[in-house]
Amino acid sequence: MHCLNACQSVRAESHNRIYPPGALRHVPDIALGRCPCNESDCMLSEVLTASASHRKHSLIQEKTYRPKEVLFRQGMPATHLLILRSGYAKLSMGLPDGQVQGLRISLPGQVLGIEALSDQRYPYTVEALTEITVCRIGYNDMVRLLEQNPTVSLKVITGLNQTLRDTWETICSLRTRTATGRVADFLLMLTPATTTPGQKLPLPLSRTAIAEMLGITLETVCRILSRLIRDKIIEAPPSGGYFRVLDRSRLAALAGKKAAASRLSVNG
Amino acid sequence: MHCLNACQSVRAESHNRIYPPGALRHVPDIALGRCPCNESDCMLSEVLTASASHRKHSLIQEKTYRPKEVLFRQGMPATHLLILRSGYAKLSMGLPDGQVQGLRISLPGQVLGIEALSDQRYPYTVEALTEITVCRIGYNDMVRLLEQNPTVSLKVITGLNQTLRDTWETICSLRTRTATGRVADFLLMLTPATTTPGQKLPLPLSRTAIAEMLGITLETVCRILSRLIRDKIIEAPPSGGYFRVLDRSRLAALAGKKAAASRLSVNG
DNA sequence: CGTCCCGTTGACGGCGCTCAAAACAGGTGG
DNA sequence: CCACCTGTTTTGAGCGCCGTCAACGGGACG
Repeated sequence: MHCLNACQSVRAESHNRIYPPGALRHVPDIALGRCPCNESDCMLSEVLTASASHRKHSLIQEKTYRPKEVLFRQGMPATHLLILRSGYAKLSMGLPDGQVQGLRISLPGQVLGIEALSDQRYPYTVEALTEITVCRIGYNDMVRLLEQNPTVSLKVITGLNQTLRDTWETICSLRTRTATGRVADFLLMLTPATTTPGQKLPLPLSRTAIAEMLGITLETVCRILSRLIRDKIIEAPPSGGYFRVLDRSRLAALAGKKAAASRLSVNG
Repeated sequence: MHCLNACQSVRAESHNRIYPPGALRHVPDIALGRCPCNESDCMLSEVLTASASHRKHSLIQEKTYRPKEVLFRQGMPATHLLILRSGYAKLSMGLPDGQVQGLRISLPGQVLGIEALSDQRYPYTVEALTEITVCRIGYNDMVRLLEQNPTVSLKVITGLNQTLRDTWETICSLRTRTATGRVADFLLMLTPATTTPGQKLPLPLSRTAIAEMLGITLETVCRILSRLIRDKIIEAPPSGGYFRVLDRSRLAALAGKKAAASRLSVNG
């Protein structure tokens, strides 16, 4: 039910430019026991290089998804662990009362589904926002690798720690930022440092989806975006699927501005 | 600067009763290569049983802290990893602008400092709320154990996953609950299921500390507690260091009541 | 052309933050 | 014992942000 009809234009445009350097050089051929992504920071690549001698065929497959496609759904038995290689994905949780809570936008290089190692069920739903490519490894294979290869475990632990830190940052953001600050911060997150002013950037989320991610209402998102546009800080046509940052410094100022000094700082 | 002078009375009272069963049977003697806690769910215990043959002396020490003592401080180089055996500890982060954000109250059985495995610095500050006992293992020893013993790695990963899930729940709570709901939920978290109505429960936090934990202001905490007391739902004298739940069902109703249906549920 | 969905804008109200003041407890020195 | 000071807690008044309700415009589609 999400409005992601903007994705065509996103793909037709230059959405590749916004990915971190290196994230997009995906190697199409799947070597024996090698992760196809061939990235130095890819933990699977490292794992399988080490244990390839035991294997006849690669444990890892590359797979692509189209926009709006669901990689896996919350509550489903965990079958695979994924690493996002290119594109955007949206992580969300459904609450018992039917509400949907966005967790975060996943960027290339991040691991999806590792949290299912504990109870063998995915704790959240992952949905493709753009066209995306992932590396996939079977859940059971991954457990075996973890048991056999402590180096991977350390990498996984490091990755989880990073996720945890990001999540704490989200919490701090929720507590200290106003709705305007959250929107500004969200737009900046989608704006890589190497962006020229006014450059067209993909925004493959509907207003409703943005609202879910930021924990505010649809109307508030609209009002804030309208004000940002009126103030010539950004440009973002409705359902255009993209946006431009016209005045990055003012946007950053809004994102940095905390809400409600909250008087807790007195005992710092 | 925290007001934790209430802790004397807490210790003098019966604060032991609120701990989960089993958490308090700490074995005072430190066997060679055994975790003194001797708990079946203690990952260190299991680790060292497995690798004890290599060791001449125990890697694990028991240590106690007094209320208000700091176990470690955010930004400090990571030297030890701790497991809380008894008592309450408060995890908090300092923000760049001087504000303090409470992360969570740590209960017995939880691991403290595992997140430092990545960048070798503690990402948060841990402060004892009550008198507490912990199991301690050196950071370098822990890394070595992780490298040698995949079973521990899996346990650590499982633990991190649990922490992550709890953190997500915190996020959902922040987005969906009103201030009253947060306070009610907080009090229920400190109320074990095996509690008789009106039983005295330790509340080793000042109003300011509660406000930090819940991301609301001191005054709001006061107003909400006053109303709960006026409505005969709880009892909580100022700086008494304890509270009583008089009407658990009404408290649970307040905690469960979500704020602002937020209209996002329409697309669930 | 009607329907549906998304996006936009306005009006209104409530929750909670801010500012302010006062009650209360604990400690210290006279 | 009392005065005094410091820090915590409580309560009140005001108001700004944001959620709610409502109406409207526009594009997609049958």
